[in-house]
Amino acid sequence: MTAKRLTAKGEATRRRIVVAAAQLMYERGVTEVTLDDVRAAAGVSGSQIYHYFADKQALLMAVIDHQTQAVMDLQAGHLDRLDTMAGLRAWRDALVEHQRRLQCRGGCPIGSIGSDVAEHNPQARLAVASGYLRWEAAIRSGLTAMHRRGHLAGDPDDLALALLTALQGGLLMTQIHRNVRPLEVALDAMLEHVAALSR
Amino acid sequence: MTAKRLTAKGEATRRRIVVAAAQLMYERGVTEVTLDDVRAAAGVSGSQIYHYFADKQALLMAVIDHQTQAVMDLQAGHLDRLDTMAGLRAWRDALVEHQRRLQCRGGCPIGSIGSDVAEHNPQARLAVASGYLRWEAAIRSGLTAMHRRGHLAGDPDDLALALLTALQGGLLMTQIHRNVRPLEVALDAMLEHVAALSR
DNA sequence: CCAAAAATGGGTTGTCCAGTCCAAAATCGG
DNA sequence: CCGATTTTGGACTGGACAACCCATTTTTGG
Repeated sequence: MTAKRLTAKGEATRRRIVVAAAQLMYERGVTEVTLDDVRAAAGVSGSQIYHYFADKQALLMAVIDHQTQAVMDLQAGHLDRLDTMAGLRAWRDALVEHQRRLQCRGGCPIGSIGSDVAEHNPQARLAVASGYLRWEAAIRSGLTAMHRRGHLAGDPDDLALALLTALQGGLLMTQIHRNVRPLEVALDAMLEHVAALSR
Repeated sequence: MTAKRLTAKGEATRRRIVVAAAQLMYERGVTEVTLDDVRAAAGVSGSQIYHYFADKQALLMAVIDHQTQAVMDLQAGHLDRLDTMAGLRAWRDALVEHQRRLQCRGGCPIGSIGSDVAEHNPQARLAVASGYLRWEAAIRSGLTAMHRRGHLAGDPDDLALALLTALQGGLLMTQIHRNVRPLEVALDAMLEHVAALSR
């Protein structure tokens, strides 16, 4: 993929481009960002982007990877504690609080890209799907532990997917309505469902 | 809004343009559709679109209205029967079956537009939000009836929003993964939650 | 210290597309 | 049936943007 050898400086420049592109695409949506916007925001000049990326598609793929990692990093402290109701509720609170801080703008960094590209960019769609699978696996890991311990009836695989799905819906509705209530209500309903299955 | 007087023929042409635009935007995403694509698909020529719409934004607003109505029409048979668990389950089955028929393409006609425009088109975002409110009201109406009858504990307003939100997440995840399982699992979890609160 | 490789700057190009214009044809209202 | 209004056709424009190119500077490795 990256046949080119990169020096430390080159690596840093490449990274600045990806971070700037990710931020802009998150704020404005993939299609509303031009390579010139990215160029300006990253503080690089002219041909720099094409020196590090074959085309806009290659940059987009790097952005998806970067956002997936960013999402995992942001929740790292919570994702490995999803094996108790208390841990699940703390995660829920953190997600809601985060959206509140962002004034309900942007939605999910992965999902908003996914929705933008789903119907005309199969490669990007698959990258987004794979990002979701990582996220889902992290949630499943907590619920599976709960289940093994005998603290959870019901299929932890289904519950993990249902939780992530409700979260995605909550982020979308919250973004559209500019109000955290859909996210709160959807997560609370799903957590009550989990609680009803736990002992 | 539409100050212009339209003859029957003009009305028909206007409608062909909106329908064609809605279909294309659903298949490819709002930003991937050019006015020339719409022109060709609607079988109209040159200045026609600008004769009936001030600009692309005005056409988009008409498309959002049209899609909201189409979503409501498509579910009309189910939405007024959401006052029993059987009715809710029939609705769930119809939604899943519909996605299966579409091979999980396109997602939600309203939500996919919403996600595309949320961060850079406040007017369109508000129109989408208002479409969601209509949809939510229809669901709420069923659950409220159930509640009044004493067949449902828990807040019907919250449950309606949670259901619609889970549905939106399910449609998004199903679109990205090209698989109906997320939609099934999310709706089933939410319906089990409702069932647990009903008697 | 020196060649080779990598990084940078900025100009250029070809295409696509939203929006405009004007004139011709069809339709309507009286 | 006739003047007014609406509908249609198609050409044109101006700007934006992805992608390309080449010359210059900086960095690397031996």
